[in-house]
Amino acid sequence: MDAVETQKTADFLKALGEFNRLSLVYNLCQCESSQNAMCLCDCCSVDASVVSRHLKTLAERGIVTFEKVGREKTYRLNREEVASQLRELADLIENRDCKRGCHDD
Amino acid sequence: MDAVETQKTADFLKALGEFNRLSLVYNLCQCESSQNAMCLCDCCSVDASVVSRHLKTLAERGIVTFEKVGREKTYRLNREEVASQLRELADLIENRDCKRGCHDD
DNA sequence: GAAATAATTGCATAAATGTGCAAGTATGCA
DNA sequence: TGCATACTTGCACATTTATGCAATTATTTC
Repeated sequence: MDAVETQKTADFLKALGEFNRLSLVYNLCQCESSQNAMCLCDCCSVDASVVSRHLKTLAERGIVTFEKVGREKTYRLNREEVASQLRELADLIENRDCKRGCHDD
Repeated sequence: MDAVETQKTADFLKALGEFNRLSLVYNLCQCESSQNAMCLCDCCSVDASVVSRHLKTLAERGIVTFEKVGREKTYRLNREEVASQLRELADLIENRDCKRGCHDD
């Protein structure tokens, strides 16, 4: 496993691994349409600036996508991409064929 | 989504979302048998005490399991459990049926 | 143009986190 | 009994991170 790839995966998981960010993801998960940031504020009891920063983090990791509509910015969850990244990791972890030079017998 | 459950999931993802810990997981992933901590040290260029702490974190989140054999402690990856937690999250994220009172039309 | 709304950014701050080193504990072995 | 090995723990430290508030930018509306 390449170090760059490992770091990328770690960053992706770290982005999801924070309470308020995961709450935002869950919230977006329950919406069919894009939601603006103010609407998303409702799900966390933090300042709007904090939500703004968390959404930026999620966007940087490809977890959400945004679109600017007038003065609003609407976000949607990248369902397929996130799900497939998680499944890829799950498959890797379950796969016993990728053995290397461990201290196995 | 219950806050306690959300926090648990976030903690799980955060445990995986750190470079050295993820490296340890990948390393264990490639081993059929349990590996002791010293062997696992090889995969990260950090002090043994750091590896010890990371393994403790992973164990606390149920990602690895350990067994004490003499003065050694051997670790194995909880493949099925970790994989199924990741898949559960993937399913949740892809599932559009769980809509709530968003600002959807 | 002025006021209102949506969102971002700068700054300060507190807390969490990762790390190394040195010392400590526990076990095995000669 | 004494020494080596395997691991953990205490401490210090630097960095990152999450947060709130105030100010700023951008856009809409009156």
